[in-house]
Amino acid sequence: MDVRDAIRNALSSALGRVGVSLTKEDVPLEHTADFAHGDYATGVALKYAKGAGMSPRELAEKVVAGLGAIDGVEKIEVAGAGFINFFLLPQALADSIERARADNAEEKWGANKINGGKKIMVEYTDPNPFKEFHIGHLMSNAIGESLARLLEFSGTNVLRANYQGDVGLHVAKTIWGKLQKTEASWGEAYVYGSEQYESNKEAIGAVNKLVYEKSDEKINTLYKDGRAESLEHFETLYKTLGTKFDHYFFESETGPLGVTLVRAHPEVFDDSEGATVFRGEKFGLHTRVFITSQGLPTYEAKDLGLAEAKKEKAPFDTSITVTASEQNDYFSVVLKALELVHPEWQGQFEHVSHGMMRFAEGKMSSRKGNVVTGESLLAELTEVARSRAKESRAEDTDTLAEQVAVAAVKYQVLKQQARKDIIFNREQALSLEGDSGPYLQYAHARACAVVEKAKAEGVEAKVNENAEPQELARLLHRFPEVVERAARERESRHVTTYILTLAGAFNRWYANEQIVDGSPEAPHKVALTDAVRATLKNGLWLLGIPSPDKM
RNA sequence: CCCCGCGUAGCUCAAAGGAUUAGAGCAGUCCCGUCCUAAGGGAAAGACUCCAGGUUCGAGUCCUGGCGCGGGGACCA
Repeated sequence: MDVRDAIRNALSSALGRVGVSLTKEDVPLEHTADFAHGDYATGVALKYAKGAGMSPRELAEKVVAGLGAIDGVEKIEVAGAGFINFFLLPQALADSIERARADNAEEKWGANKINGGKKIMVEYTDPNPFKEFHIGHLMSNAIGESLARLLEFSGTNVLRANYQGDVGLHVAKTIWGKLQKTEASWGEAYVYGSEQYESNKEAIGAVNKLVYEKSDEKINTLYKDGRAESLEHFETLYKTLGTKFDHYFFESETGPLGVTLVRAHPEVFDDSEGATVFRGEKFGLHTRVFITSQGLPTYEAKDLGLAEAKKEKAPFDTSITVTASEQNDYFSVVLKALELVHPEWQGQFEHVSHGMMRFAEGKMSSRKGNVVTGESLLAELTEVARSRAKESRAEDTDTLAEQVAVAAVKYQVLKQQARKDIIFNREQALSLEGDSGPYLQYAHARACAVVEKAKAEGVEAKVNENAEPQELARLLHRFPEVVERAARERESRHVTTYILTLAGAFNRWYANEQIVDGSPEAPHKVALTDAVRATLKNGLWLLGIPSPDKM
């Protein structure tokens, strides 16, 4: 049992003895904001003082008196208005340092078992062939990949899935555009087709139908080429971003499945003006079209088909779809319809949404052509990073520049609450300093360098069990708990915020302290540095950010 | 008109209902020219946490009502 559980246990029983009944899980115990207040603190005494008929401090004293000795805890004090603070023993902190340093593939430092043994499919990124991979997809990828890793760190078998819209109106617009302007790139063809859509609805609608029916040779060829080119291109981006998908799904396959499914459930769907719709109002939602009056599946029907395709391809306990929040209401409707046609899968499909990438001036839209594409941003960042990388110790400066660029982008996305929109700020996106991904990478590389130097000078890392508790060690101890919380809440930012704090503490310490200094404390300091290195490494991994050893 | 989300330094974000000073970074001012990596460290400055009520021992955080911004609301995704 770890220290935190031991404290919770002790508190629960001590509280019981003074008439406050709280289960171990319900005992509020938090990390202190200030180490002067110890490592853990609880405000239970303040909360239950009134009911217990005594002052908060009085109750706190009574609780403390009933706590007895707790494994790993050195000191317990009542402070302030009635807070109970817990200070960890140097040995408990030393233990965390050892565990961090012992990090290995079987026993990852910071991992937990809260989702032990589950199989979860995570669907994210979802770019559309024929359209640009824009920064919204970059955002979805960063969030989805990190979620996948967080789940893996909590004992889950994760299946990464990517669902791509290779049929639909956007494809028709692009192909129509390409037919008009053969010289245009696919992106340009899409913009042109979109611009001209209002005045050429019928012609583009006809192309749409032809794409679905695969009956026109010329369109088929164009379609095949454009699709293949897009997909191939996306793969290079996934590689750069550090994502490897296990399963790919396409709307061209889910469409027919969806149509069949909708047609098979007339009790769920209604006919309306020639289209097949789902009356969401019955469930406090809104009506949506599943099959158009032309007989084509909309995204709604395709998503039902996708559920079946997923089930078909790989059994799982839960399937999570990651998208931007603009699809929230849409998903409520689709998931309700899915529940009605496949009641046996109830609760197995979840929608996790994140905010949208926005410009200060407003929404970006590929239809308007004012998108920042994922690759142009990455390319721009890589350029900025390249000049710096040239002065670095890295052998391969091109790779380093790319790794730094990925870190910069992902960090910006993952440092904030997922549900909030991101205001895209070019200057900040291109910044490699301060509160940024490269800052974390740099701290990691620095720690690696120190450990290397110690090795070269024959200084062996050794934890001093009795070392005075210091900020770094106390922070390290929190890592597994932070990861657990992040996994539980599905919020990567907890990890981001934490490793930023850790990196900051390390950099400050580094600036003021010669680590490999030949003193008797050197072995302990090297061990501490090595533990920081391992923690930053795993923390960055959880964010999907590469952690080069040299910069 | 209805539904959902968000309003915290000039800007981008933190803050588990908790502890005199609501934390970072960027931008602007100033200091440290390297000793294990300066993509670093430090100093000063910058906030009636959108407004008005309420709940609570305690509210940036919860509730109610406004205001502002974003998203969604039948054949786009």
